[in-house]
Amino acid sequence: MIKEKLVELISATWLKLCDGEVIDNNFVIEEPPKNIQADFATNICFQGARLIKNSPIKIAEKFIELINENKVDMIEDIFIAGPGFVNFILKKELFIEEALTRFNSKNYVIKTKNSDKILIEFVSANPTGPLHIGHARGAAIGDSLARILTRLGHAVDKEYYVNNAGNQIDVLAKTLDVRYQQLQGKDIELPDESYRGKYMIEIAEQIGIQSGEIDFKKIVIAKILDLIEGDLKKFNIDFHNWFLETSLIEDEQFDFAIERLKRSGHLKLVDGAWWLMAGDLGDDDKNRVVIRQDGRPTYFATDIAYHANKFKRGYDKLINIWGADHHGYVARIKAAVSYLGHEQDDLNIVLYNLVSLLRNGQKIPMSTRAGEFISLAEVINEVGVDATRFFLLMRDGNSSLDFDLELAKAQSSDNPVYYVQYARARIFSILRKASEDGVKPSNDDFLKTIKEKEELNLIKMILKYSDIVALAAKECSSHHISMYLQELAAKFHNYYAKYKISEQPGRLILIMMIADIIADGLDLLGVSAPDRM
RNA sequence: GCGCCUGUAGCUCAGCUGGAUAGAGCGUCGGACUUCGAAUCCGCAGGUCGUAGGUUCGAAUCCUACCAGGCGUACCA
Repeated sequence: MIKEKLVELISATWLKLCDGEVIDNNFVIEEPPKNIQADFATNICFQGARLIKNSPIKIAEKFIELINENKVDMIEDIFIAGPGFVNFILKKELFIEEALTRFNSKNYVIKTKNSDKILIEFVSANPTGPLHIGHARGAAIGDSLARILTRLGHAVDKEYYVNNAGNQIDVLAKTLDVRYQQLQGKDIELPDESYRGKYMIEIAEQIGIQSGEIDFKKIVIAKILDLIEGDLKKFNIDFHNWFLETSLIEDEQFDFAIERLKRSGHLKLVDGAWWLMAGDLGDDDKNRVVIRQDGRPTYFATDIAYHANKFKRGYDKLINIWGADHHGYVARIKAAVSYLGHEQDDLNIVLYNLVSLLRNGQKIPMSTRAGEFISLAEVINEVGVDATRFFLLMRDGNSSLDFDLELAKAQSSDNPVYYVQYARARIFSILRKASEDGVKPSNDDFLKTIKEKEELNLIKMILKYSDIVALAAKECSSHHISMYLQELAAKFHNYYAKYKISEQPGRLILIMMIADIIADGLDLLGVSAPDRM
């Protein structure tokens, strides 16, 4: 709100200065560097120097003159610094009042204007075994993004796409078949192509003695999905919908999408197979097979149908969270979506790089097929949900991540997640103490007595939270939030060390705001916020 | 070969659509608890932002080439 007013003021002043030469909001308002004492700075005079031929400094001088003439009441001081930045110091009451408004309404995040219905699809691991740490990164990113978008006012559904058709599932069913027969005492070996993890034996044990035909495929998918769903629940994640690949065929969604593509002229029969001609149009590196010569659809074909179906269900925007090893797939699915008549930008594919699980710096080899891996459930047991989630969300998804179990455990006492949680627990402790001493929080005192530099910095930080959440949504990356929370916690700890809080009713309001925001931010990451630790 | 991602302090990483003296955490070293929780705080040290050019008032950020690592380039899923 404060920033918006400032934008208006700057735009209006610019119009006067250059006599109507529109600058088209092509300037920024930002925080000045630490050595400069000001609330905001703008680079408008640099941008303006391009339009009207004059030096930035000269323009800045005139700019300030104009503002001073009009006696704008929100401004305490205004000055030039560096090669032509205009710096603003605003009346501190503006910040204090704004913070109190948000505190009283418990609305620390300004909602976005559009309320798009969004479908976010993530994890979608093939149901061939338990989840591991790599899936967990996608899970944490997707779930957190869903929470963020919801907070901003969107209607968000979370979906898991289940690949319950295809080769892998046949191999899986065969593995279960053999394991079952082995349990019955038969002396047969697993085929080379098998899933060797011990969870397959456990599933076989659960079948028990049955007469007649056993549908191993049906059993194995159901059991493994149970396993996956259970692991995700432990990880604090649930889905609105589990979408079965096979339902596309059953519900004729598949035929619908393929027909539509054929009609669009982008699907052509060449050498007995149907190809998506995206390569010829420059939308992809090459054309891709959708229906094989033998008439069987490729994975790509069902995926096209799946995306067509998502839009058909009424979602305005689709978000997919994919491992970066699938990046080569992005162009073709986007091409397909556009040939189906949708905007490419309505499908947003967020990629995250893969996670290496380490122990004492040694890489742990992972292979679902060979049954050698540490499952997500084991990681959670060892490290804890909060630390695991925070760790996975601490950095930008673009870079690969080393997750060292020993490090995560060894660090547990000064792990960033506990640092943030502790700040909030500490606040509750102060509030308890104040309550015992009969000191009550007071809005009035907050308005009147808050004046220290550290307090004003904290208040600005509180107001900034809304921007951070919006940024995280825009860039589809929660790491901005975890970074912000660490900084907020640090500022609070520093403030605590310097000032006595519990005896001042105004300060109690300030720390309650901080506690609110820490709880809100941690919730967006899917991390708990205990009152005591 | 072509395409995508990554390269910033000893280590792990931030750095928003180009901005003013590039920042945290961990680690090293040195300080602070008879006080609202020391799971904390304060301080010192640590950098040719992979390399070389280019664009401009201004580049870690944009462009080009190169170097290094990862991933992808199936009628697999």
